[in-house]
Parts: sequence; C-alpha cells; structure tokens
Amino acid sequence: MMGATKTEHFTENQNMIATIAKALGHPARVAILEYLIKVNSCICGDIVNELPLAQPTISQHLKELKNAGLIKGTVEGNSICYCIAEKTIDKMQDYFAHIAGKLNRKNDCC
Amino acid sequence: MMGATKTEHFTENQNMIATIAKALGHPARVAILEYLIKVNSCICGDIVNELPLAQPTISQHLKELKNAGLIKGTVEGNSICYCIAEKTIDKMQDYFAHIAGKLNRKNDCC
DNA sequence: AATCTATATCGTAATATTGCAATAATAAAA
DNA sequence: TTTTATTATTGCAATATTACGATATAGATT
Repeated sequence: MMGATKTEHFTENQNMIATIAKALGHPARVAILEYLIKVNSCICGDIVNELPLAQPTISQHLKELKNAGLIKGTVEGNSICYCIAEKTIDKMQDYFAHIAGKLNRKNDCC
Repeated sequence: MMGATKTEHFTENQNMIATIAKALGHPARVAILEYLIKVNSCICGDIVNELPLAQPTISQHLKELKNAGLIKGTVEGNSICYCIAEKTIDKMQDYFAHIAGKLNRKNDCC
C-alpha cells in the first residue's frame, strides 16, 4: 500500500475538507457545479450537451461530486434530477471565512 | 493522451479554482495549511516533526501548495521560511461566498 | 412486447498522484 | 575544509484518476 493517502493520521475535519476540495479539483467538476448553480437543476444529458466530454465521463464526474456531498440527485421518471447541496457549499464558505479570519496579514518572512 | 485533463475546454477561472482546490484535495496539505496559519510561518523541518510523513513527502506537498499559489517560501539562511499566501485564501473565500450567494435555496427537485 | 430515452457500469488505456529511501545541493557551523 | 543542518531531487513501486467505447439497466412510449 504505497501510493495510498494516509487519511487515518489526519483529523475528521481535515479529511472532510480535503474530500470536498478534491472533488472540485477538476475543471469539469467546477464547470458542472457552476452550470448547476445557473440552471438550478438539470439532468445528466443537459450537462453532456453543455460540456465537451462523453456521457460516461460526465456520469463519473457527477458520481464524484455526489460522493463528496456537493450535489444531490433524485430519480424523476427515467431521468435523474441533479442539484446543488447547499449545505456543503456553505461548509466550504465557512471554512475559508474561518481561516481567512485567522490570518495574521503581516508575516515574519515571505 | 487518454487520462489527461482537458483544461483547454474550460474557462481560466474554472481552471484556477480547480488548481487551488486540487492542492487542498489531500488531508496532509490541509493540515500543512492549518499548521501554517497557526504558527504564522515555519520551515519544512517543523512540518516534518508535526506530521507523520517523511521529509521528501512533506517537501513534495509543499511544492504543490506553492505551485497552486497557496503558500510562499523565502530562503532564510540554509532553511526556507514558508507562510500562507493570503491572496489565494481570499480568492477562495470570495469564490465560495459568490456561489453561495447565487444559490436558489429552494430547488425544484432534490 | 418492442422500442426509445436517460443514465450507470464495465473494461481498459493513458496519465497522475502518493510515499519514501537514497542522494544531491546549499548554506551555516565547527 | 570537514562536518552538520536543511531542503530539494531522483527513482521507483503502489495506487488513483481521467476518459471513453461498449454494454447494461430502468423507466417511458409506442
């Protein structure tokens, strides 16, 4: 087990932030998130039409966003309605606000 | 070139957010960031003593944080003083505040 | 029931990341 | 100048990610 991340050595919060950040660590997923914010909710096919990626690739990206808790999906007929999970966005906003508030703003060095 | 990210298809901002998020997409790098915020500035060795990872591994994580613009490092004698790049933290705070503000907060579905 | 529509999953190739031992590089200290 | 201290780089093994064609799944439509 060499190239595997040692999650057990870090706090739950650090792992949580990392998981969400990782999910946003790909421009396609950022684009999906922004599109979802713009249209409020949509189905997978809409995103396939919007982005230059194949349907299985979009599906995979949606899965990762969902696993990270950034989006939700509900079955609606034979399609699935996706939308933003506000709570997680709020969590990230709070996190950055929190650490930004802790910054010294005049470092010793650098 | 199959498993390579198609950055050229996304906006500059989407790529920038993804790059920063990706750098925070590992708990060790979140831990390094939080430690740096706590102590204001430190050298690589301090982080090696703090986290359960070998020196080359820490060095690599620092490099990635630096490449993403999240930290700065300045040579100081034979060691390097690392500290937070406030601007980038602010950028992320602004980004999440911006998208949080755009949320509908009562979705059609989900 | 057969077909269409929408999405997920499988399989696989290409690429990237993670982690560390060994070693190099550089500057201070002795 | 030899040694020590600090950090970066190299090389490599293990694992993870990215992308997509082919195929499966499931609900709607005819």
